[in-house]
Amino acid sequence: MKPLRLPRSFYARAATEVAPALLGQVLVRAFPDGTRATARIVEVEAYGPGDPASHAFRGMTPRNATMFGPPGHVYVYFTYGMHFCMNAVCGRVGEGTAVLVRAGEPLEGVEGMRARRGREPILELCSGPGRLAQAIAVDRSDDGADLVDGDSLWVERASRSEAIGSGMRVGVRETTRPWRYWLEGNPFVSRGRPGPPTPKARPSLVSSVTP
DNA sequence: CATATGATCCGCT
DNA sequence: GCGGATCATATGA
Repeated sequence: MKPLRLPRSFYARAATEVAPALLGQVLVRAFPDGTRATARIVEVEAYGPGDPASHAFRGMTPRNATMFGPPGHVYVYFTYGMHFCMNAVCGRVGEGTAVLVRAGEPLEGVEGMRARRGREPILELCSGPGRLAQAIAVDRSDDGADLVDGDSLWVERASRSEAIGSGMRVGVRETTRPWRYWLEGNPFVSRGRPGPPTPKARPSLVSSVTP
């Protein structure tokens, strides 16, 4: 395994631990021709066991089977008839817990991202789960890919200076789990949808997290 | 089979 | 800000 790459043990924890720890790390998409598209992770959401908002809540189905597999793999799902969203499987086998990668700050391969997205503004390339997936060319064929031993998708360790904010997850009505995490003040964080309980209330601050 | 339901994005106002 | 686009999946008839 490459030295910069996050190891299996990083993912083999509760999604609520993995999620904030992923902020600031670099998501790498490696293409067969040797080029790369990379983005710094700036926003994530945790989906835990016993969590009604989680795809895994009602048990395993063919669609969400990857979520119940080993940690460190990618769970990709298709939604709203047009968007793919990318998750990192966490916890232990059979647990069904993951972190949704919601937004990134484009680093390498920005022109390719623009081409795939059909949009110019760098702020609109990866600011949203569907946008991010499209920008780095993640789709159904990546479901199950191994972030630790695979050769197409992984996460590299990087330093982070910003504070971490947390609040309600986007599109989740339940208000007892503030499991959306972002880099405070980072302009690439998605606006998200103004959910019913608007996170107007001061977002809580998470003390620094290290794996 | 038929239908309800989204962890959303975009264009237009 | 609003609403349309657009379809896989799960569930119930």
